[in-house]
Amino acid sequence: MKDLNFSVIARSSSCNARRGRMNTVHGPIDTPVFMPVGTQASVKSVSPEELDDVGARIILGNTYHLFLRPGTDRIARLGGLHKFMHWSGSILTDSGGFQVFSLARINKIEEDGVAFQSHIDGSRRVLRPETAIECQMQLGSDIAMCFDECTSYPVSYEYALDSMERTVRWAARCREVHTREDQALFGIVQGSVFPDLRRSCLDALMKIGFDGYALGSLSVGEAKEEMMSVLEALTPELPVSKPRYVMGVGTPEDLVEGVRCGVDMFDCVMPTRNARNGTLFTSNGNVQIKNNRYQEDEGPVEPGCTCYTCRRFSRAYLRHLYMSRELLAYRLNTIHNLHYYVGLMSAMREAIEGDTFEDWRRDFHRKRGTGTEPGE
RNA sequence: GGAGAGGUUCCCGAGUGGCCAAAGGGAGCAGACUGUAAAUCUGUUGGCGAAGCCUUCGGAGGUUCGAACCCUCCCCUCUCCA
Repeated sequence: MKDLNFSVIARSSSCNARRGRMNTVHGPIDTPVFMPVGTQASVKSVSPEELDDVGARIILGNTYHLFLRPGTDRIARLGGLHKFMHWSGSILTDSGGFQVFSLARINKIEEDGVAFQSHIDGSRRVLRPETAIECQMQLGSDIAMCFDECTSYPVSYEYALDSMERTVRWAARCREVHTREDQALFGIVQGSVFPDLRRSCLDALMKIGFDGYALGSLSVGEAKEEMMSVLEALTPELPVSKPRYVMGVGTPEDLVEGVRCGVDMFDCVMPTRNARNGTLFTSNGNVQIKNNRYQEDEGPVEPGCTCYTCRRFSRAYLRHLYMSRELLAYRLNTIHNLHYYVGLMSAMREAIEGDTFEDWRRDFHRKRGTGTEPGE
């Protein structure tokens, strides 16, 4: 395992927000950080250069998807994931645990591992904790994740307990077989919305010892308040000296509240998927670019935004591209959304450093708040 | 001029006596999307506040308890033959 030498550079005096830095083989990462999702060795619709331009320094890859196609062994023979996709920044790979949740209809969970039916060709595949780690070592990501079960919501206490304990046993097996010295390994805290389960899971994972700790199974259908209460209850318990990662979260508001609780890392498909589905994020609220009110709107998506898209194109043009299903729409929208997300994190880092986070946060919510016309 | 086919709700197009405010598709309008089986999915698209009522299937008459659907005349489009 690789120690990321995570250090906290600054803290907010009024909340748990913290600004830190870690060192991966592919460069330093300033936290809090947002990691765009690049499931199949690609952040959908944008090039590595464009990713770099929007300021992304670390992205996600997915073990399950790359295991099925083109095969992690093949990627290893081709020089690893970074070289394969021509991305020189850092990569965190998810273990496939999320697919246990998202492809639940075609898999079967057992103690040894999860039997999947490939969503591509229906063939039967097994992902065991050992397999997931082996695959991630083949991919050569900077940060690997333990193989876990992302539980659905709602879930009974009994099932959550059972699943959480299995996830802990899997984590120990992952830790056992993980041998890459240049790759960090994170544990994943499960336990659904039950505070005692979350806590005992975290305790067990800390006994095993990881380079960072993630919170899983959030934003899977539970109420916002439930997610926040898990965050608020658990973040103070997480080791201060290790990165804290909330998996799969979230909306801009979620990121800000997560940072307030002391979370360092986030990933989410929202900026990329929603871009392709016509929702653009701005500090003044979301813009549904397909709405007919933008038909002849010559302004940029977000006034003052410095992204490639906003510097060049009008809402009217972007609406036209989207309505016409032109491929450029997906790319330009994704560039803007990623620029917004990455910029949001950068603004938060700055606010924490200047110890103005609480004021900044109030301002953020006021501007994003419903009732305000986007961009006006 | 002759023969034939046809005119349906924004568009295409089904429907040929009651279960039709009218299938399906397109286009439009709106919404959803949180470790990506997603360039996807959902809702909606005559009027009125609901049960229900009103207007609507080229136009005008007619038959019938009842017509988008049957009959008559008219208008228009397309194809073929002169």
